[in-house]
Amino acid sequence: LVSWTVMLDAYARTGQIEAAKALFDSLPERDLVVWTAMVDAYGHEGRVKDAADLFWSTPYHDVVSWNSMLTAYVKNGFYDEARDVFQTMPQRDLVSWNALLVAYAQEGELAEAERVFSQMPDCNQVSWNAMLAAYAQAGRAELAEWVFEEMPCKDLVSWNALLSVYAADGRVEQARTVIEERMPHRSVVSWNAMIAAYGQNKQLREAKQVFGAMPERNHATWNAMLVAYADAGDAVGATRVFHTMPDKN
RNA sequence: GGUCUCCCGCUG
Repeated sequence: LVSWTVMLDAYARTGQIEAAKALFDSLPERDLVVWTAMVDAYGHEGRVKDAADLFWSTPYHDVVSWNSMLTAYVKNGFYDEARDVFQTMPQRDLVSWNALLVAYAQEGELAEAERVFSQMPDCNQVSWNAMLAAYAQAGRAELAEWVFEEMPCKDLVSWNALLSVYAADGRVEQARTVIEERMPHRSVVSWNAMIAAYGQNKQLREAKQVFGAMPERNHATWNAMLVAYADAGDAVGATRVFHTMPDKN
C-alpha cells in the first residue's frame, strides 16, 4: 500500500488525476493514508465536490485527513465550509490553525487573521510566514515589513515573501538589494519574483538578465517572462517565448 | 507513503 500511495501521489502531482483515481479504484484494499492522498489530489485539482464526497465516504478520519479536507476548501475559496470543518473536527493541530489563518487572509479578513494568529495555541515558522503573506496580499507593505522584522526566524519562504512585498509596492530596487545582498539563499521562486517585478516595472532588459542567469527554471518562470514581454508590448518576443517554453498548458 | 506558508498564469 505504501508504494501504491507513492504512485498515486506522483500521478496527482503531475496532474494525472484520472490516473490517480483509476489506481485508487483498483486497489484491493485501502488505508486512511491512501484515502487522504486521493482527497488531497482532488483538492489541488479544484474538484472540491469530489474531495468532499470521498472524504465523507472514508470509513474513519484522523487529524491529517481532516486537515486535507479543510485545506481543499481553503485553497478553492470555500471559506464558510472551511470554518465549518475547522469547528467540526475533533482535534486540531498547528496545520489546522495555519490553514484557518490562511483562509481569513485570502478572504481579506485581516483582523480575523490577526486574531487567529494571536490566539492559536502554538505558532511556527509557517504561521509567521502566513501572517507576513496576509499583510503582503492585503497590500499592507509596512505591516508586512514589520512582521518580517519581528519574526523570530526567517527562512527562504519569508525572504521570498519579502521580495514580493517590495515588488508589489513598486520598490524594485529594494527587491534587487534584498535578493543580491541580503538573502542567505535563493530559489527559483526568488528569481521568478524578480522577473515578475521587473516585468511589472517594464524593465524587460533586467527581466531577461535574471532569466538568463538563473540556474533553474519552472513553468512560473516561463509564464512570468511571457507576461513581461506581453506587458511591454513586445508581441514578437512574447511569441518567441511561447514557442520556446517547454511546457504549455 | 497522506495535510499548512513564498513566485507566474488560468479560473476573473
